[in-house]
Amino acid sequence: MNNELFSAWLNLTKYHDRLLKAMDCTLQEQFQLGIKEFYLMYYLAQSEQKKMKLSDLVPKVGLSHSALSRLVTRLEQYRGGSLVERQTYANDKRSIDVFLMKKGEHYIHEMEMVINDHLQSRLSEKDIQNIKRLVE
Amino acid sequence: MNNELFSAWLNLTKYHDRLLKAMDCTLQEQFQLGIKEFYLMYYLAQSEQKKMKLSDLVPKVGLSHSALSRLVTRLEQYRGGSLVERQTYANDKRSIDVFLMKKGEHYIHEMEMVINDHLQSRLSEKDIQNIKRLVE
DNA sequence: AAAAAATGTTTGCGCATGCATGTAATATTT
DNA sequence: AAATATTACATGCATGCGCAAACATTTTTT
Repeated sequence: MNNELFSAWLNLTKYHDRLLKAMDCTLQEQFQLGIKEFYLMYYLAQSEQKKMKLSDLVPKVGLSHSALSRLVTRLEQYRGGSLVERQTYANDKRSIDVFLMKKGEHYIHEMEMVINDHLQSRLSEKDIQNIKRLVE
Repeated sequence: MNNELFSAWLNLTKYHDRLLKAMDCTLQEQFQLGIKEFYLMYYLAQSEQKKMKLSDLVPKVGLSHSALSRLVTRLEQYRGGSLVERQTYANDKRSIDVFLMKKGEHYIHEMEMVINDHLQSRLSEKDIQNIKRLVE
């Protein structure tokens, strides 16, 4: 077995997991929301009209249809008030639009700042360069 | 928000997830075992006596004590025969050693080859260099 | 126009996880 | 030596996940 290659993979996994868990923890503590919740809202915030069809979110967020459906439900029922809203999509009543509500917009901006700080403080300039190179 | 930094992070996550899911899928198909199962057995195979204390495996595999305990149970009850065995640790009867059985050793060798091929075929030389740089 | 196939979402189910707790064994204090 | 605290693992429980099936709404076929 080519141990070099496998070791490199193992290290990448550990590196990524460590960063991810720390970030998830931070978000959980400060907002009672996880990374997946963040991703969903992030893509909505990026979108033109602050809404996207559920099925378009699937490949973005990286969850199954069912998981995403329930994720939306959780965000609708967020303790402090809905962050997101289901809207029926007029052109095709099978679809739904997931709409980012005002409260959600506010949250996502705060979360972005927290995440940015989090990354800034944990990644060296060298790391950042390497990450960029890796995925370009 | 520093979008460059965040984008780099997002891409790293997607890159890693894609590789990880594909690998998990391969192992699931060929061995009806997942990545975590592989990691556990891999560390046992690396160890001097093909056994490690449960608590020493926790930081290696990256799961909680409880999850690891159940993972061992699953490997003990593997359909085709136990891959792993619980052994009481004489010096401290609270501890257990997780021991890699012959069948498990056989499996782990095959899995290593599959994973190595998997990585070889999916990572370019450039990727490999970058990964190594990232985690050194 | 009715029947069949396809599409988008939700729901039922089983599984793996982490947290909190339980239990047994060992270490420390008094 | 008895009482207390700590350690190592197992277990009950709630949660989030993916798969498969159900459901509702188009679209295509006949």
